[in-house]
This record gives sequence, C-alpha cells and structure tokens, in this order.
Amino acid sequence: MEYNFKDIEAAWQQRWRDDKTYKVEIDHSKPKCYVLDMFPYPSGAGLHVGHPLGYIASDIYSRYKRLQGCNVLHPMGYDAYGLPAEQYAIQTGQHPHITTEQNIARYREQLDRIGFCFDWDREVRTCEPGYYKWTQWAFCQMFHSYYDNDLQQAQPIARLEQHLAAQGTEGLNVACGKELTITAAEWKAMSTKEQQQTLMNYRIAYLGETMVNWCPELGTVLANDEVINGVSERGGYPVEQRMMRQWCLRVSAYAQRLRDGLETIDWRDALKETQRNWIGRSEGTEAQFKVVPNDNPATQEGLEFTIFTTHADTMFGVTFMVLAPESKYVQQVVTADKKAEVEAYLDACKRKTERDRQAAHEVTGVFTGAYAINPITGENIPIWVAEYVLAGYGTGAIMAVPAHDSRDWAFAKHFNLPIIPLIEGDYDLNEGSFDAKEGVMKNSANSQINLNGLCVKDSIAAMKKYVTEHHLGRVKVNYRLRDAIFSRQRYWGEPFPIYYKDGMPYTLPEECLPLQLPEVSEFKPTKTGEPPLGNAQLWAWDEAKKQVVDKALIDQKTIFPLELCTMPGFAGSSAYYTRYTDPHNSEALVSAEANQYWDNVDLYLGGNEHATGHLIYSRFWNKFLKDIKVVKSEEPFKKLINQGMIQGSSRFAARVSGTNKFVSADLLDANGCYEGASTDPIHVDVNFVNNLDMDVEAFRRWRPEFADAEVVCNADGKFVTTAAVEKMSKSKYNVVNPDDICEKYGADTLRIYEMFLGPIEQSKPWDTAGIDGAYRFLKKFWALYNDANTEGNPCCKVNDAEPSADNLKSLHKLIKKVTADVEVFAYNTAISAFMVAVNELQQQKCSSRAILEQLVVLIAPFAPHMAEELWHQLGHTTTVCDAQWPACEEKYLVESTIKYPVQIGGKMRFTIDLPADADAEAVKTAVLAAEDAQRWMEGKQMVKFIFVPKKIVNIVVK
RNA sequence: GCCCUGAUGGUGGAAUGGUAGACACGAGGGACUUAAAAUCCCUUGGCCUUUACGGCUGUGCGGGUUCGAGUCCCGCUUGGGGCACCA
Repeated sequence: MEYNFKDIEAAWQQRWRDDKTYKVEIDHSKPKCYVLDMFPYPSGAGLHVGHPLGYIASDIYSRYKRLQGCNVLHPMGYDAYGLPAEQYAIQTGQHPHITTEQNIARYREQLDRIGFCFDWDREVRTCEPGYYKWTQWAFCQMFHSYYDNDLQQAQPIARLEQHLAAQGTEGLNVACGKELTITAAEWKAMSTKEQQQTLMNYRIAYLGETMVNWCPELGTVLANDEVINGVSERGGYPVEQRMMRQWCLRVSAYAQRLRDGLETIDWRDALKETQRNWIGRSEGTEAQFKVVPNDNPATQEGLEFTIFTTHADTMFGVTFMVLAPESKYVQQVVTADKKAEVEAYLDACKRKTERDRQAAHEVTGVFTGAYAINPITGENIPIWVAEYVLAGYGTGAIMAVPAHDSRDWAFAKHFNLPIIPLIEGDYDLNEGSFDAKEGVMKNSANSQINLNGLCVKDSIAAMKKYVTEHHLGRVKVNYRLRDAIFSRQRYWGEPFPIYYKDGMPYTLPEECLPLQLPEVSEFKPTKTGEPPLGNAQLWAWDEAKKQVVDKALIDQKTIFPLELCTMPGFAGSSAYYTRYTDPHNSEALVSAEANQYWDNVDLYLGGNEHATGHLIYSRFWNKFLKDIKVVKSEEPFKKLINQGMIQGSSRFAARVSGTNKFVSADLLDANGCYEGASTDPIHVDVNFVNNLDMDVEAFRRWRPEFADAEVVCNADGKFVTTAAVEKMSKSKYNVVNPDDICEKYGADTLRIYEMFLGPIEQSKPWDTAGIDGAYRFLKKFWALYNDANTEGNPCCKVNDAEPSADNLKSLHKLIKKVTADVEVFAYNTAISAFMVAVNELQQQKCSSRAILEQLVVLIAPFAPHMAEELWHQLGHTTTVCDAQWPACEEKYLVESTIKYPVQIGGKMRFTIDLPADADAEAVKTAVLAAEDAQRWMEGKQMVKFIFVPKKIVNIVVK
C-alpha cells in the first residue's frame, strides 16, 4: 500500500475530533504537565508557514509528555480584541465581531489541518463576555487594592482606609503616586469625594493624570511598549506626549518582585536581561539641595528640592543643577529677570514631539537665575532647566557632575560651566568626560568627610552613609518601569466596569459583571472627541436597579455615565493561561481545585516580540492574582522558549529596465546587464518557483501585465531567478501557506520539515525546496511496514520474528537520542536520528513487530497521523497517544569492539580495536604496541601518553 | 554609548575540549524505465599529486591556554536583538 497521506490525515483528524482524543480533565493519579502556546490574534491574512512553528514544537512536546504518562493540558484560543479589526470596521462598516468570527473560523480550519493535540473544549476568546467578565473582575480587584511595601503584597483598600482613619499616613509604607502627609483627623474631616480622591493615590488600578503617549492618528493613548522610536508600533504613526487623565495599573509597585522572580524561572538569559533592562533597577541616593533665597517668593521659605543620583561619590564635583522642563520647581525658583526667558524655553520644549526630542540630541537649556547650595561643599551652584533631564524619572531634577558624566559634560561645555575632576587618572576633560565606574578619588575632601584615595565603589558607600547620617538624603532604589496606561479610546476592547458619580469612579457590583460591550452607531470617535463608546445610546448605569440604561436618563438621581474608554490589548491576554485551566467556570476566574492541580505553565512557547509587553504584564497580573489568593504560584510561566522567526525566501526575476522583457538570471553579466541594458529585480511569487527555476507559464498567468511579457530563457530552456532572505510578507510575494504544503505533502511532512529546519529558537528562512527530504523520510518510514505493491494488506511486512542484535541496537540508539533531544527541544537532531535509524532498519530488512511497534510510538509526536495509522494497522484498537514511550536499554548499545583512534606525533593515526569492556590497562597495552609500531616507522621516542575514557588515546612525541 | 546573541561547505544545519562538516537540500555521475514520475547506488569543503586505504589546508580575524580548540581565555571585525539623554 502506498503512503496515502491525504486519506490518512483526514481520517485521523476526524477520529480525533469525534472521540475527543485530546480532551483532558483533572486526574490526580497522573502528574500534570501544562504546555502552552501564545494564543494568536486572528488577523485577516490567515496563517503562513511561520506561525505554526511554535505550535508544532509545543505539540511534539505535549504528545511526548502524554506518552510518558503525564496528564497534559494543551489548550488554544484567540486574542480577539485589537486594533486591526477595529480599523477595518471603520473603513468598511463591518462589525469587528463579524470579521473576528470569520478570521477565527479560518484560523481554526488551518490549525486543524496540521493535526494538533489541542483540547478545543477549553478554547477561550478574549472578546467573549464569559471570558472578559474575568478581565473586568480582575480590574475591579485591582481598583479595590493597594500595594503594601512592608508586606510586599497587594492588600484590600479597606485596610488602608482603616489605617488612615486610625493614624493617617503615619507609619504607612505603600506604593503611591505622591507621598502624602495626612493626619487621622484630616482624613475623617474629608468629604466622601475627597477621600475617594485620596484613595486614588494608592489604588493598584487608578485614574491618574499622567504624561501619556498620545497617537492622534489612531486616536488613542499607547503603552510604552506600543511605542517604538517615537512612532506607534501599529501603523508607525507619530506619537506625542500629553497630560491626560487615564486608567493606569500600578505595575511599578511590583518592579522588585518582577525582577526577583526572574531568578526562579527557566527562561533564556537574553530574555531575562531584556526584562531587567526594561525594569531598570538602579540603586542610588536621594539628596536634598537647599535653594538660595532670591526674589521668587517660594524660595524665601527655605525651599529645597530632591535629586536622585547613583553616583553619590561625585558630590564634590557638582557644579550646577538641572531641572526637567516639566518640574514644578522651575516656577518656584526662577527669578523675575529670567522668567520670560525660561517661559519661552518651556514653551519651545512643549511644542516638540517625543520623536523630535529623542532624535535631536542637541544641547539646549536655560539658566533660572536661582542658585542651590551644594550640601557637601557649601558652595552656591546655578540651577538650570534643560530637556535632557526627564520629568518622569527619579525626581525630575539632577545634580550635574560634568567631569564624570558625558551628558553633564556636554552641557557644561556648551554653556561654559566649571568642570572639576574627581578621579585620578590620565584623561583630558577638554575632550570629554571620564565616565568612570572604577578609579581612585581625588579633590573630594573637606573637614567633615574625606573620600580621597578611596575607590569609586567605597566612596559611594561612604557618601551614602554620610548623607544618611547627616539627614541630607536617603538611600533610594529607582526603577525605569512605569505604571501601565490602561485606557484606550477605542471600541473593540473590554469595557471598564466603571461608572462616574460626582466625578469619581465606582466599580459595578461583582454580580453585575460582565458589563457587555454595547452596540454603537459608529466606530469612529464622536464629533466632540469622545471615544467611540460615546456613540452608544445604552450606556449609562442605574445604580438602584443595577443595570445598563439609556444615557438620555443620566439626569435622574440614580443614573450615572459609564466609562467610555476600553481596555488595551494586553488586558485580555494577561491571565488567559489560568482561565484555560477552568474555562467554563462562571463562579470564579479559576477554581481553587483547578489551580491547585494545573498550577502554572510548565512550558510556554511564543515569539520574542512579547518580551517587554505581554510577558511583563502577565507576570504582574499573576503576582496580583497570587496576592489576592486566586492562584498559588508567583510566576505564571516556568519555562519559556522563544521560537525564531521564519523568514521568507524571496525570488526575483530580472526585467530589462523600462520594458516588459524578462531575462533568465544566468544570462546577465556581472553588472546585472543584459545586452548592455540594465535590469531591475522584480519580486515574483515563490509558489511558482522551484528552487531557482521559474515556471514561466504560471508567471504569465499570475498577473495580467505579465501575460504578454517577453521572456528570455537560458540554453536549457529554463528561466532562472535570484533569491534573497526577507521578512515573510504578502507584499514580497514570499508567503507560503501551510494549507498548500498540507495539500501537496501532508501535515506530517510539514511538521517534520519545520522542525528539521534548525534549532527552534533560531530564525531561519523558509525554502520549500528542502521539503522533499522530509517527505522521502516519511515514505521510507511507511515502507518499513508496507509493501507498495501489496494492496489492502496492512503491515504485510511486519511479523513476529525475533529482533536481531542490530535491530535492537538501531532502535535503542534511537530511543536514547530522541528522548534526550526532545527533553531539550532539539527536534532537528532528533529527526536526523530517525533518518539514520530508518535507513539502518531498512538495510537490516527489519520486520520484527517488537522493533517496529516501538518505532511507531517514537514517531508519534512528530508525525501523529502516520503513527496512528500504523498503530491501527498493527492491530491496536486504542490510540497511539495512550501507548507508552519506550525506555532505552543500554545493554543493546554495548559495542562488541570499540575502535580507539590513536594519534601519534600529531599526524599519524592508528585505530586499535579493543573489546567493549576493555579497561584503561588494556588500552595502555594496546598503546604500547602502537608505540612500537611508531618507533619502528620513524625511530622517534614516546615520552607521554594520555588516556581519555571512551574516546581517544593521544600520544605526544618529543 | 551600554547590555545580550550569533559567525562552520553552494544551502539549512551536526559536533560532553578528542578523527570538523552528522542529517537533509542542491549539484554531478550511474541503475531501472519506451519515456516521465517514483525509487535505488556512487561522488560532493578547498587545493595538490592521483600509484594508493595518499598529502596539504580548512570552523569571521589576530594572539593565548592545552598533548589536543569550532568549542575555553584575551583583543578585534561583523550580522541580529534589547535598552538609551534613566543621572
């Protein structure tokens, strides 16, 4: 029987669906294993061959773990909310719900063809009310929580209210927007609204007036990770900075835990490093600088401001101070005669977009006319305003040490400010600063403290101690990680379960969730600039009846407006992994029982592009869920693998410039010219190019303008194209659709080939040409069991013959290699081992059931359809998924003789055959014989030999 | 600028410090076939001599450690990624 992959794959996919072969339930008799893929955003373009790479890898692992006796949870779902569906809706008027449904259906069809072992009963979609109920629920929990720095944990906001009522802010160590000082009496005297405003300073989900990335083109704000080089990640539109009142998540409160958690998880170091960079912990000192009183009234009251520095050791070298343009201190220190000049500068800064500010690294700034006192030297130093100091980091004010900081140096040079060297060494301060991380201090002593002669590290410590003891400042840790901006002025996202009473937000009662996304007449923002939900008529909250009502009724006493923004993309994707463990639970995000059993993700696979977005938010969200005792683990993803990108391999046909004449590439000269005329490379669709040879007829059919093109082929009648590796994309005509591959070669071949391409983490170009090797392998594999000429005689080549020693050796060698490789996701080398083993067994004419049955189990994770079919042909009624992964028995691997290569004098080599159980003594004896031979041949003397177990005996000649 | 990563044939890629190039593609040659497809066999890093189961050279470049380095150390060149007026 021939290997008819089409029938086999269709039949088994049907059978798996009918029997729910991959449905899993809690089973305490088996160890659990949770294998997860990052769920896709179902775009209109469908899947290309790059998308399934990670899914195939995780599928192999899932199947392998199941064969090893684990209860494997391997779910799939859709990240269905997002901008593209909404942009499409604005352009076409099609409801995003409809396009999303269509895209999901298409994705599902494509995924099903590849034969994944997903438990589809657990599918989640972020846009479904039953799912986003829990996204909203989590948001409410965050709203009603604050972060206690002493406990390092989120706590119910009621506990904070008690504390404020009992002792005000005294003894409070919590994450907050501003450090407030309130007495218990003051708290009690506040109105409800004032109390609510105060609490907003502490909530984990809070409404904050912050500097945001505003993208006018998209009409929404964006999170930091959605902005790349000053333009939006989606669409590449310009982004500007704006003060806006927005929902934020206090991710920064978790900065230290997010950083510490990295130590406990099995991720690539590079990825952990990326997250550490993003979190950006820096340990330093906050120090107060007093302002010298001038004609500004604020300075009369002994005004001082705080700066942050990681180099407290350089305080002797501070020759000026710099404030960020947005700093509130600017207005307080500026002198009357400088006011106009400073105002003009602030104005100019405001007008610049974030992009301009990032791009132009020119030195700008203006003197405020004010002076501060260096607390160490007691000297008066000028206070400047400059945009190189960022308002959002530290305190928005710095002490400038031009000798040892390149930015301060550039500023000092530009404005002619003094530069004092503090570190011994041979450097020229006219050339640039000396940004030393080590060295010995000089010029750093007064009657109170002497740093001279100390190294940088010690002097930082000494200065910290001095500053703390003299109440000049305190030791402080700063993080680059900012709070996540959580509002989007868009339609296609989760609505906030929030209504506004007296201008303050309140959450909907828990039993009223989900708050469903309303229908709108228009997906665009309203004319008054409100987000699209402003177009919804049924969008007000009746507090008494606890239901959504018409917004025309808002004047009534119990009816209030609902929030008009929706949540960002990462809201729905932050806790989906835990929802999969209990997807149909309407009482809770996840039951204690399900979380207890399934716990966190053992293996998570996905692209690298989520390193600073999803993977930070998700970890944050999980930590919060742990704090409120919904999940038990601190980290959501124990092991993570980033699959590499599959790049496209584009093909180009040379076209004579300005004509419709195409010339085979091998006819061009070195300059790419044909008969003296220059040519241009034109992208052609890779799907009708075999290796480099283009199918000219298909090319003509491809696009009407090429139907009559003049095509010049080479002497063999072939048209040769050129190739280049590029990103796989429609516009480059290098997209390969997995459906086409399944059609032509089958899903098993696609799976094998994708894994055979190379290490899973590496990016590599897709070239369909190589797929023949994978296809041939499967045909050979099939032929071990089936004779192509014997129709309707399943597994005719398999019998009950005793396996030979060679058979056993080939099989067990394979078991050992494949098991080891799958454990470390080295699927490419595992498949190579299969190819070798199949060739060996074929040569051995192996027909022993004992061997071939185990071989089927081994291939099952890689080529599940074929494995099922062969397993069935071998007479099994159960699915191969429930077979047992074979164990390697070392006894079959023992060689009867071992070849010991012996290298003498660097070049001369001998091979010594020895019994497998030869010990070091036997080897030495053999080596002595080799020495004799060598002496006889060259008359040189042996002086030394080394015995390396198992491998090689090396002899040195002197 | 700082921090990660990688660099091996025509191509994708193998090699616990131990015979570099497994496995596969492509290419060349051959067998079978009326022919094609399919299948099978041989050759295939480069360069010399081909009398050989021969010699030389070879893992981005330059040093070093070692009996022995693609692998470890130091210094470069270069591709990819992250962070970036973060004090």
